[in-house]
Amino acid sequence: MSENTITETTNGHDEAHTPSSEDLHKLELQRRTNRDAVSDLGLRPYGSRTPGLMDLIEAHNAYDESSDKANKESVAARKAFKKDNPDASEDQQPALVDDRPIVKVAGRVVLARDNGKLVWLNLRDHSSEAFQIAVSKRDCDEQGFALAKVLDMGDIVIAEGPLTKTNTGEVTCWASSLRPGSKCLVPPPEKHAGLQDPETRARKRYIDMWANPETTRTLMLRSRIVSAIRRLLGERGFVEVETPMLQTQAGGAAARPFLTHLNALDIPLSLRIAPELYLKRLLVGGMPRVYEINRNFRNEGVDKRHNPEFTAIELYEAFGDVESVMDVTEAIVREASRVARAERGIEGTTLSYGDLEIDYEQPFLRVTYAELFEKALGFPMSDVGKARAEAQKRGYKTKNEKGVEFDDLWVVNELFEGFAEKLIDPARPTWVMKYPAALSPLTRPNEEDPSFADRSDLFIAGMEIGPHYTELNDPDVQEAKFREQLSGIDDEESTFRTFDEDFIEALKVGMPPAGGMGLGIDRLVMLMSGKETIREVIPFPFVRPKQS
RNA sequence: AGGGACGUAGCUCAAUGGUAGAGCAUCGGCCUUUUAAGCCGCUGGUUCAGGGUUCGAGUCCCUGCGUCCCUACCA
Repeated sequence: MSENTITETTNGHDEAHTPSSEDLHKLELQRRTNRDAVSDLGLRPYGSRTPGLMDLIEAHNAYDESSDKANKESVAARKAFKKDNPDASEDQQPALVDDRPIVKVAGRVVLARDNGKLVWLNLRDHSSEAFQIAVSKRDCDEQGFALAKVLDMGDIVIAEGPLTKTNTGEVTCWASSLRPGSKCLVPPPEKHAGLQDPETRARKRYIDMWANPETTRTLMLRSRIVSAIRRLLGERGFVEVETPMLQTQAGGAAARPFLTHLNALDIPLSLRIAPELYLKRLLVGGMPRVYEINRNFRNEGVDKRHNPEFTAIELYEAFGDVESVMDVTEAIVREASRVARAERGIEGTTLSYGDLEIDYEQPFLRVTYAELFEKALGFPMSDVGKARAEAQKRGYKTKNEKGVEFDDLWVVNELFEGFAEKLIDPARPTWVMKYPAALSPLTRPNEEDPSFADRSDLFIAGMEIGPHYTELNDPDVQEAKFREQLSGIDDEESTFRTFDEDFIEALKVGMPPAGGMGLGIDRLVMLMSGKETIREVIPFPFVRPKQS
């Protein structure tokens, strides 16, 4: 008896814990009946520890042509002998040859074809969409065959047996035993169309994952990409750190934070919107190259490219600059694309995204903010009067409700985002370099022209993937920029924008010159997996809670 | 926040304002090389909720709830 066999005559279910039948859908009731049938066979419907399992793909690859042939020939020879010598005894027959590899596998039943005394099952696991098991009355043990007759789609089973090829050439585990892995009491989605409803897909990801194998593949690709990034950064001497998620002041970005409260000290706290100011403190302390891959929380809009919590990598390199961290990012994106191509079995050097074919092996294009602006608008961005007129002509606001004129560069940037960004070829990863200094409060101004900052943003497929900076490490300049930012903001904004004095204090201690960057992991995985919504690449994206 | 589309069986989807349907799944029967197995038979619905118009509403109107898309917002 295997460890999956029970000897006591209980079905293992306390009647008191069984929901009243009136509450349940008839399809679930039927499945509960089928679960009882499993118990009645003396088997545990919910399985138990099972050593020695192979992934389905491993089992498939373990097939051995010559041993299968030898076995089939010996079976045929015995059959022929028996036909010619009907009265011969067992031991006079030709020997049965069977060196076929035996595999032990587990998976969820996604298709089943019951031919009477032969039941075909297709199992699915993380490695394979469908691996065939044959459960025959002749060759499988009695309990296993009986189990095959009472299975429901979606059940998890464990099969063991030799590998053979069917008449149509499909590698199949010809089960000698079949045992329950787990019962699925919930009616599964349609077996071909899968689960389509986007709401259910997000809410019940555990169903989506097995009904739509692509979902699992995407989430596994995400994991492999993140691992590859860690490996690459480790090789380059970067150390991974963790900095506070709960912050007394949510700094390092301009976004509304989520607010919470620390009871022990009776003080308000924010969930972080970025780790930047803490990572820089680590540079002050003497860590040479640091990064963090972790969650940020922003209390802003939710749409196909924004989730309230999202994963970003932030990275800082002491004695580097914007160029050195751009190199790191190009290496990361290129490596991620290689992982994605390998994982998805894609030949060549491109990955598709919508209609685009994006080549990540070529060096990324480089343009400056000013060049792109002039190309799009037809006049240099230094001509702020013209910019203001142009903005008004194109219907942009140039002053606030109280009639106060917006800053020149704010107007320039509106035009840039409205027109210049559209000139970037979405199929070519592109660096936009040298942003206006006024837009980048944490960036060091360019040495030759301080009206520009040494900041570059990476654009791919029309998405802003992440900013890169030569970090500002002069505490006085930093303090002045903070104060400048805080002036001229309205009351609502001032409730969540605060002045981080300790950060200035840290800079006073002395931060080495440094390059820094931030990169959205979710958006990177969207590009690498070809998914056009952020929900596809997050295991459990935010969904509105169900009303009871 | 504004605009648009949608909500029908467990799932995927149909149904000029005129008897709510199909496929798959389920349930019963047959079948030892099937693979979207096949064959025979059965079952399955408060058409998101609540109002209204009408002889008659899944369909038209209103309100609410929910989802998706576009726009806006969002270093």
